[in-house]
Amino acid sequence: MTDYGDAVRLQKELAKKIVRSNSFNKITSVCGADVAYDNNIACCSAVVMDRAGAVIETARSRGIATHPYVPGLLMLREAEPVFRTLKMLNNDFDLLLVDGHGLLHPRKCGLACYVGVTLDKPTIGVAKKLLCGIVRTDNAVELDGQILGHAIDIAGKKKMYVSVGHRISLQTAVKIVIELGKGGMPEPLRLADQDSKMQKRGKGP
DNA sequence: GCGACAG
DNA sequence: ATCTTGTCGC
Repeated sequence: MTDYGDAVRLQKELAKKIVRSNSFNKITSVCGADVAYDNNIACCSAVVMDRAGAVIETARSRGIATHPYVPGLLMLREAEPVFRTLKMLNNDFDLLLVDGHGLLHPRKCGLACYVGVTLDKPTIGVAKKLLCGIVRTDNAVELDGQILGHAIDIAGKKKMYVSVGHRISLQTAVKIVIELGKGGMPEPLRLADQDSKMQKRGKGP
């Protein structure tokens, strides 16, 4: 799975395996993962929190970025750093939040789907920008005749886009993201984003 | 052909 | 994502 064609083929196959309905018992802990870059060194952080908003654990890892960023193939660049970091956690989690799209993707297989189906964990994709699809007046995001995402207004004139990664319904995903983000990005992701950028700087003056 | 394009 | 200071506004 090294070239563009193979990756695109893999995405089309994985798209068929994505479970778009709730497939879990309880969600007690939520993990957010994000990656920052120090030139071509991927600095990833994962933060596990409980439903009350307390941080349970934070894990970090660094590694050379193996793939460049190509629209539609973010999974090739960020999935490995995320897997590597999640393995370092001592605590398990019930839901994973990923910085990037899930089903709201040209081939219905964004980073959140790839990570979610690979780990077989309930996963939600949360992106800050739209990659594809049209935002309707009711904030539902339509793509190829289906509602595959939902826009949520956040501080300022900005929005965040939620879509299914795996084993959760779009409706539930939206509800949880709003619940976890006090008016902005959900806390686990906000902290993971902050921490990843922190470990990137932790090597300068 | 032209423009758009998660992080 | 990342490069980057001051500045306008609540």
